[in-house]
Amino acid sequence: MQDKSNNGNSSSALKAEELNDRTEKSPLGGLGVFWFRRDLRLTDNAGFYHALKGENPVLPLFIFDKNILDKLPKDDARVTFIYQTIEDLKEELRKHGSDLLVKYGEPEKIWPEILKDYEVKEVYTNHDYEPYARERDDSMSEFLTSEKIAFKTFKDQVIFEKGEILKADKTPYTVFTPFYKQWHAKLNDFYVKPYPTKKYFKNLYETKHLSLPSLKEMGFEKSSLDFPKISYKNKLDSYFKERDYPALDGTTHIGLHLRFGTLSIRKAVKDAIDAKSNVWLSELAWREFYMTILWHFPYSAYDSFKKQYDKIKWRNNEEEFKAWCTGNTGYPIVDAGMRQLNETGWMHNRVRMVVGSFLTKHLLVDWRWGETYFAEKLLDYEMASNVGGWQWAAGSGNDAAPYFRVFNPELQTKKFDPKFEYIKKWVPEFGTKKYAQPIVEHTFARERVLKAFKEALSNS
DNA sequence: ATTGGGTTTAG
DNA sequence: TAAACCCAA
Repeated sequence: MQDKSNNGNSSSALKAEELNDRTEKSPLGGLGVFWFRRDLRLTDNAGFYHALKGENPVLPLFIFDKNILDKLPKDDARVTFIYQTIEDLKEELRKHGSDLLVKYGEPEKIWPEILKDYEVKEVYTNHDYEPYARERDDSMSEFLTSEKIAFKTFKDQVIFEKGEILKADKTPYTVFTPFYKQWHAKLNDFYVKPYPTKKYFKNLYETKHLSLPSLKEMGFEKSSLDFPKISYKNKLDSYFKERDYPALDGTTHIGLHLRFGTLSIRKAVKDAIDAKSNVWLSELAWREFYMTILWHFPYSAYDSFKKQYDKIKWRNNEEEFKAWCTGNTGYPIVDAGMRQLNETGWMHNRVRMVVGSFLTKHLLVDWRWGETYFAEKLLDYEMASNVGGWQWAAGSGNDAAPYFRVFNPELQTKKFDPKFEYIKKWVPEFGTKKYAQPIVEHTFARERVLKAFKEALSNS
């Protein structure tokens, strides 16, 4: 993967590069490595800050993880986003006489290689709460410890994590409101203060021009989707009154940046406080609530949080599911949402709830199918929030919508898109003869789902 | 030697 | 925010 493109023309060039790597390694006393994962920024980064303050010069590292990438479609836009961000990081680090070491492969195979090439004394990284990441980091910790290398990890992507917000009996909250009450009470300036990394950039490991595998070499093509910019400041004042109307651009679009760490959560929360944007602040807390839930109940990524809900006899009709995916259900608000998702990699949150309710309740399709589809399509896909949102819609989650609450797409439209502006934008044939007939009649579907849920949940 | 302030740290 | 630290008068 090291510049295989050089292969034909000169083996000596390759050797020179290898040699160069060798001579660069083992400076006095070894290195600290900071491993970037979903925290792709140099400023206000907890683990990076601690690495820079450590005893050893710091070599920054990113691994394009084959365990993850191999499951993604070749045109996955998020890979392009990550790639571009990595290029930016490299450029910035090079300005400071350092560089980003970029590897492609399975971390469990890459790490032994790194230890051969560099004299690594300690490894720093930030916590990651998803099941795969936990497994990866547990075995990494074991491996590094056996190599006598310290593995130091830090909270970075949330204000409060794991066991920091607990009920009096030390068990985690499963209901948002009391969770938020404590989360908010505990919040102060200290917790949103940025980690001042810049002061310590002089402790970066001096190196130059480490290679970067191309997107193509990793089997991906560059996506042409637009990525949202970080520009939410002007939204905060009106967020509370505009955020529910999908025709307006009233939301902040920072999900992608929080997902990959191109925006620090401390910065976002600080801005929410300063702008007195309480509704937005509580949305940011929802993110942490779901991350905490996923940490304490990792099974909920795959099974219903309330286990009885896995007894539901889903219809799981493939054709209907396909109609939902492509935005051809004949329910305009649903179709508009799905088409927005398919075309842009983003869907307004109000509409996410509507399409989620429609799939699980009107069509009686397993929430996991919807969750998987969102996981594939959403640029801002975040496992904790996505699973949380889907289980909320299905009624199977902690603190979920009661199962007998079935969103009425027509009423949702009346309330949130009364002039059909959003619908017309994404479903141009709306109101013409060309538009699909409803895939199922609302009242019929409602009674059908109530019956199915009741059956599954009564005898438990 | 003690005090007061400004700065850095913690996470 | 609260405590530790550092320096100057």
